[in-house]
Amino acid sequence: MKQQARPTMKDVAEQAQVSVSTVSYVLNNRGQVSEARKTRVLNAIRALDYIPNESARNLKRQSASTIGLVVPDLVNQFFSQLARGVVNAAAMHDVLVVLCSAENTEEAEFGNARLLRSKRVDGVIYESGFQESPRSLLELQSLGPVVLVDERFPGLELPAVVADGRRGAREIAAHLVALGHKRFACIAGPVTHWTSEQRLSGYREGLAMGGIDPDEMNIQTGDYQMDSGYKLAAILLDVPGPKRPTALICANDLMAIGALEYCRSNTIQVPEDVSIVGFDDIPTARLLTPRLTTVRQPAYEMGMSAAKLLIAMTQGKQTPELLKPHPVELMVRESSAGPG
Amino acid sequence: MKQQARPTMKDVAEQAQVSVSTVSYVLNNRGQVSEARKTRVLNAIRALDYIPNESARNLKRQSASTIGLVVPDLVNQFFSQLARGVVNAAAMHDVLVVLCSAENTEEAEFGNARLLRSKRVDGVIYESGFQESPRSLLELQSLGPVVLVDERFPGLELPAVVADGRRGAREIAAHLVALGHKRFACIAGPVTHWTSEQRLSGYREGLAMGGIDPDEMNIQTGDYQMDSGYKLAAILLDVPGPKRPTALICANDLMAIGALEYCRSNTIQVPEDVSIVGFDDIPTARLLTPRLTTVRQPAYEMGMSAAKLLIAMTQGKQTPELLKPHPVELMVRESSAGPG
DNA sequence: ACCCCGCTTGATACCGGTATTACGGTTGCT
DNA sequence: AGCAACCGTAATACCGGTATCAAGCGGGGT
Repeated sequence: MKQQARPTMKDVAEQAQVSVSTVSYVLNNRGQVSEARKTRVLNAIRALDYIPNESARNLKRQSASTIGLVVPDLVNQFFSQLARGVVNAAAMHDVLVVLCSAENTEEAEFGNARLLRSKRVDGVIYESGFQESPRSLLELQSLGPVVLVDERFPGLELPAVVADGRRGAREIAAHLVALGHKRFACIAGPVTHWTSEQRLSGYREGLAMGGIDPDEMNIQTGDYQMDSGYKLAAILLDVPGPKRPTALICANDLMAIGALEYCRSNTIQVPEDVSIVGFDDIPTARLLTPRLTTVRQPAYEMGMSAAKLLIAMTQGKQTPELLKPHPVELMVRESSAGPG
Repeated sequence: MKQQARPTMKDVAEQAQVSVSTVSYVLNNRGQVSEARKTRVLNAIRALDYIPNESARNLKRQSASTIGLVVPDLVNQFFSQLARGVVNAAAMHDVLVVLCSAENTEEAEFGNARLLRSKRVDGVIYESGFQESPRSLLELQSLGPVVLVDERFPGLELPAVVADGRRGAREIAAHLVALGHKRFACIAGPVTHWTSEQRLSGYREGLAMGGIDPDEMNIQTGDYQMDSGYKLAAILLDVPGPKRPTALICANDLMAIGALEYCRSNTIQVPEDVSIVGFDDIPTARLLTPRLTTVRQPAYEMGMSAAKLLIAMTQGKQTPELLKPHPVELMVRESSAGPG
């Protein structure tokens, strides 16, 4: 309970009958220390249960061995997978991760940025969600390297770890075309959001390649939450029989789940009445009934890449090869089938 | 990219033509500073875009305004909800959260403890998963206050934020009894785990109260992962018709989902052939088909409580009232119904 | 025997804050 | 008028490390 005073280097030095410098040398494996003294020091460390004070070390070193992670919403499994990747990769480098959940509001994001900033983390991994011109990003930039995930800001040349979303979108659209669908609807993400725009382009390309006029696709814009999937599905699917779309493309799994829920509560059969596809392949996707056809994004790996890249950047290294898009994979499941 | 040298208090003092002490006074709103000088200082701070260096501050103050959070597995939504609560409550106190995902291995937990320890976080919130005698806990204790979540260790008197799992378990068992079930099976958690034991006791009490001999309940022990739910369901449900249990009680939702998956791939109808219930009420639970009957634990609120309690402890305050169990709620859905 | 060199080791300035103490300059009181 | 109390401000020790630089010491070469 009480913060019992921890031993310092000075205590260790006294115990081992050497100077603090020697202790520091031993701790950092720098300089040459005779074996005899080294073991004396190590014994003293063990005896006193000494642990270096990171604050002091950081103060001197001007770095914190800590990175920040800003995600819009931890409960979306895409982000928790991502976070896992970040935390694990960071742990490999003895780097800690400070977590900020922005709760899908720019307000919170901004507050987090302030907090992170004064904390002097060495860098930040940033997944904004869908803000179009995040103030927080500018804040963040001033405190060190920033790595974006699944996101880009035109005009801002920031390193970004992304998946090949456009390709994935193309593939899933092509998949639906191949099944014979003609009338499409789409629940897209905010168009101001680079990732959303990429996916939408991909969908359109996929349709066009299959001979479908992309302009005939009925599009609604959601916010990547389940709720908007539900509500927009209601709008898109509530049209007279012959004109009703037979395939509904959703820009992420959460919205697809919302759409599935809408169908479920309105006895619309999936995939018989309408095929529904998502994007991300969160763990829940394959547990639904029908199991959701989607595009797998390697969230965990992306998190690892982002952390590795950021840590390399904080050490001044160049690692451009980490910037190529991560591959995606089409996961065909039960929620997509041929029309009627 | 490059770590441009940030201004220090000294720079601010120079710019404002005052001493560093005065700057410190202004920053901390301590002591009395004349209005004239105060504004001079504030202007200088703004002009230089000065941000205090937390490492230096922490070094002097001997605290870090940072708490650690150790969870076994971020992707289990119970834990991500919990994490959200912790992060948000901490943010209210301008406290940062360092995240450790133990990946369900004691190894990783141990490493995290070491990392956290040297980092000198002010305290730790700990959710071990199911280790029976966590070494890491002892490690952790030596660096400050520890708050357990959803967990207790007999013998270790640590403050713990828990839900009334026993009551929830009793209620869900009673619910099944009330539906008319006679033959029960259970996928429990590791018996060495306090929470698991509580739930199991609750189940047995619920059955006993309904006139069912709890000893006739067929029990298998899982590890709270989906996989074990699947495998143990196979064992428990693969018995000749008349002796097959009509109700399967799972100690958490993940294992219940595993069990549902088993039924799905073996064309066992839920709830017609067997009722299945879970525990936690993770967001996915109500999206399944059938929607899962379960006991809702307020993960988010528990996370907030834990953070509040821990922060209060680091400030030397007493807040025993936070320690009473959080209420749980029976969520009756489609996966439970009367037998045959 | 002497000197130089290199390898260890120790002393110390410094990182950037905080907090205690010290110090002029008023003001208030007798 | 003389002294205390007080207020605003400055000076400075300190937190616990790191890193530089000086000093000590032993060995080899001449």
